Amino acid sequence: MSRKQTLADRCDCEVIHEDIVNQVREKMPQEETLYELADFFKVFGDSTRIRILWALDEAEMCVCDIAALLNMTQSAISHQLWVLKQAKLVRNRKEGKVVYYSLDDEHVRLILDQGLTHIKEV
Amino acid sequence: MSRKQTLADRCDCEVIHEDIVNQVREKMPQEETLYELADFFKVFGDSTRIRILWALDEAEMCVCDIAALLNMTQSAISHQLWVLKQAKLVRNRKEGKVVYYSLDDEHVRLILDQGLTHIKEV
DNA sequence: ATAATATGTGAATAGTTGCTCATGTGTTCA
DNA sequence: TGAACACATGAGCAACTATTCACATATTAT
Repeated sequence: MSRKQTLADRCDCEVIHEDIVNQVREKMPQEETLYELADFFKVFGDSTRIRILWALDEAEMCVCDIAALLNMTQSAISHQLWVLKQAKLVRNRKEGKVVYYSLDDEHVRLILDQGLTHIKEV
Repeated sequence: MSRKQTLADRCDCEVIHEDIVNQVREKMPQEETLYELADFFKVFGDSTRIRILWALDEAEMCVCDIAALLNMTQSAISHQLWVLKQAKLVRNRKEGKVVYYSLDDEHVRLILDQGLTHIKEV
């Protein structure tokens, strides 16, 4: 019975550095925040959405244009634009039948660039 | 027959701004790069991995400690650490039976912080 | 050598997700 | 009014993924 009872029973090995674990636990952001953070990055974790973001960083475009540019169906693009809008990464304006999308966040480019920096270094 | 033949046939609507589409297409990075970028961000798109990265930013830790900290099995953590290592985000060193993990990239914190900035603004 | 411990790993599974297909909504134009 | 067009959206499916489970490997201690 050497198991530390203060820690959950789901780990099947001992806690080696309890002091460090407790110290780090105090500094961790709250669970909710970390989940939101993961959800935010999940949006960048798809090549279609990455391409859309990259394209919109170059110019405002309508759904048809994006579909043609990326060689995909309008429906697929529309679904992804919905995801991007939920994440507050793009905004849209309607002009007659046509809906124009553009970036809605100034650090989208910064985030993409930092990702690029990483994969280029490796 | 007004459809532009220069563009793929998978889009079920017309191209409205052909000049802009062509212009943006020229500026887009190559496909390969965009896929790598998506794969890179995919790693951040999971709350377990986000929590591991956050923890390792505070202190170097062994697998057991991380499992205890996050209240998960050692096996689950080990699998995720493998993913993080593939992405060159963590490195490890062995000391006897114990394997210590730490961050292997100085912009991990930057990327996390920018994600945080975004979700806080919204 | 044997037991105990820390970690790695393959297979299986449950949950998630991106796309397609069909259809609906809203707008323009004849 | 109705046809044509741009876009949105729900259901369904195939592909992917995170976790669990069982077990393998490696190191230490007795």
